[in-house]
Amino acid sequence: MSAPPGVSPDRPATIHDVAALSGVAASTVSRALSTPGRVNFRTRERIQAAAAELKYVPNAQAKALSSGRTKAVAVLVADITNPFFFDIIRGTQLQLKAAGYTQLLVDTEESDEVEVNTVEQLRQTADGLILTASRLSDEALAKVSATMPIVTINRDAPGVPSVMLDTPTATNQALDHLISLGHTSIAYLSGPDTSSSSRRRWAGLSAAGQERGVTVVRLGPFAPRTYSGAAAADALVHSGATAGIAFNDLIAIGMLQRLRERGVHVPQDMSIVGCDDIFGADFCSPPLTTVTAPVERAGRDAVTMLLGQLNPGFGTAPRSHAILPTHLTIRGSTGPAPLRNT
Amino acid sequence: MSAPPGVSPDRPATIHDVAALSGVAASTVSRALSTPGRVNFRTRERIQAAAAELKYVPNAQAKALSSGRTKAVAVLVADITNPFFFDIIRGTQLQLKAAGYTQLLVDTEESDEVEVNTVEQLRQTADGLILTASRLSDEALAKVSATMPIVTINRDAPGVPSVMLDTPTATNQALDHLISLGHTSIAYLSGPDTSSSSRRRWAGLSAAGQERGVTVVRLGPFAPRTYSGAAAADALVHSGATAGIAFNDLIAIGMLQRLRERGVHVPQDMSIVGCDDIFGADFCSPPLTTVTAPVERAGRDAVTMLLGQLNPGFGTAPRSHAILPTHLTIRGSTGPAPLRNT
DNA sequence: CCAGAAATGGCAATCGGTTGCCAATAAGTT
DNA sequence: AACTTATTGGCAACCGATTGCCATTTCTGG
Repeated sequence: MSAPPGVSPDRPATIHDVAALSGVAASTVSRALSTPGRVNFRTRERIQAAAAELKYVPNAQAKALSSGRTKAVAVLVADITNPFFFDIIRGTQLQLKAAGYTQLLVDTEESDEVEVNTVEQLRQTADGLILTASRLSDEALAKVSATMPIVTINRDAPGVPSVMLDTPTATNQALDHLISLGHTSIAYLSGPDTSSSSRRRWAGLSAAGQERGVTVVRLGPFAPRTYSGAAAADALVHSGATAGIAFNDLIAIGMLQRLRERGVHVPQDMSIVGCDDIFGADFCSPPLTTVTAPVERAGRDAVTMLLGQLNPGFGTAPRSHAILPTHLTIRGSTGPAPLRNT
Repeated sequence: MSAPPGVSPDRPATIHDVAALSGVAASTVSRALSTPGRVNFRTRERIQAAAAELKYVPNAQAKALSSGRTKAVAVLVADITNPFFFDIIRGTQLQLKAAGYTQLLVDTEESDEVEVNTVEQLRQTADGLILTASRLSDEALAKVSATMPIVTINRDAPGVPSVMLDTPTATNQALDHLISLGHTSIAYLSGPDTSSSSRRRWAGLSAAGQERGVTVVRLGPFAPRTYSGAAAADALVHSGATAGIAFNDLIAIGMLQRLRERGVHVPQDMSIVGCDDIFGADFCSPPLTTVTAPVERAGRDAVTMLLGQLNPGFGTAPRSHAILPTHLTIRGSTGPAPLRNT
């Protein structure tokens, strides 16, 4: 071979350029590249050589337009500020990339309106959607699910494939842990009322508390941010409880800071349990006892399920529901209940 | 069992449906929606009503194909695992969404090969690129920049628009801070050799150290992860230095953990300075003295600059370089140099 | 009242692929 | 050698918009 004569001009090469260079029709090039069995071996080789020489890269838009599949998946997160979602995004990104899909990242700002608009927009831009902690109603979700393939994470709606982190079970373990440390008055620092996982968790705790004969009160709601921790900590102290289970680690970490400011020692005076085991939970002070959830895994599994919907019969039979186990990780923020005089 | 996915009674409305319903040609609908001045007021109203009734959403792919603009910007990060990049992503997401752009998130896995491939792929999929901490050579970057609009963050190459976080200045402040605390033997725990910001920082520290007559040694390189902190801490102790400036907060936090394990007290026995002021730097133990950089702002500014390139004459004159100031935030991980006997 | 400019809307080509359908060629049968 | 059956490759019709160019219609001024 000599120096390539058909070096790339300033315009990216199209399928027609490749066709011209290899002396076949555009349709043949298309088939050679996407349905290899359909084209003669030698022809295909020639085409591939031509494509390589021209540095041909198929135009994703054109492909999407004619095939109806965009090879893109949108991931909607409620709040990109929240480290919890980082882990999910990490998981989805990994798995999507491995499958050759593009990830569209969207922050819905915890607003169901933004969420619904975005879904509308994305209907034709993405092949599927992953909704994390969706604020949508069951009906709205079902409707979306009928329109296009979706998988939810931490949001269970009838008829909608979902990946759930089984935090209630571990939260109840946390309750038992606290009880075994002698606590009898425990508070749940709840998340937003719109959060279904917060509701589920409270339902579990409340029932378990009654069963075990300890007082469990619900405080809040608190925004799932570090800064809410101050209010949460104050409410907790005021409630008279000796231990608090927070909706998530952000609140818990915020509480830790506030309690220290107020001179309340953790865990001597007060025990704190978080949830999610986010980045930082292990090196805050004291290290946080928390519910460890396989968050990244949830992202990966959601992608796998979605891809299963998208390419039926590809791999294993597509599961439509997954419940990922969680466990309690005991660190330094929980300890024996303080002795009460009186 | 569930119904087969993707089966919806009515397909999304196209521009032709709207045209038919409002009794005009498709081209008129297109104009009414994107070039309002071009169409008569009454006609336009009729069209808009029809579009609303049919819930018409323009197909982004088709739009991209014919107009050549995708309204999407890709953000390449070296490692989605790193909290530093989350702040950038947050910034870009915010700003892109405000401008009606879609964000494509891509993890290049710290590999220049993946980076270059991705860029190739994205050339037609995105209108522009934001490269964070690119591993590419100056030439490669320049070539990419000639092909399509890009903005780099923390990577300065001739002829390529960039947003720089001015960490060297603050790192030198950190050095002064340590010197004023009595430290005379200081180490820089360097990041990957391929990181230009690590190189720049070391150049600055090394020069400043000489100028001020203190010993500054370079240790490493260390991977920019928490787990590298152990090796970094050990190296630091072994070096005999009494203070370390780490390439980033992840390493610094990892060092804090390791030093505690080894019974080295921070800041009594050893002072540690981080860089970036990521999530967690304020609540680790002890809280980390670090270089605070407006990372999210960098993401926003990069988008603004990119958008300026994309839509010339839209807003202000497009700057092509920005240097964002940083400052030293002193917390608990730095203190007076330990007294040396002999 | 009419020429000429401005406003308005439609036709059709185009973007870069995919795919159903058909023709031509190659291979296999009897 | 004639006939059937695979293979293989091309034609052309989409996919859903945008946009240059042209034909009307409406408005304006002389």
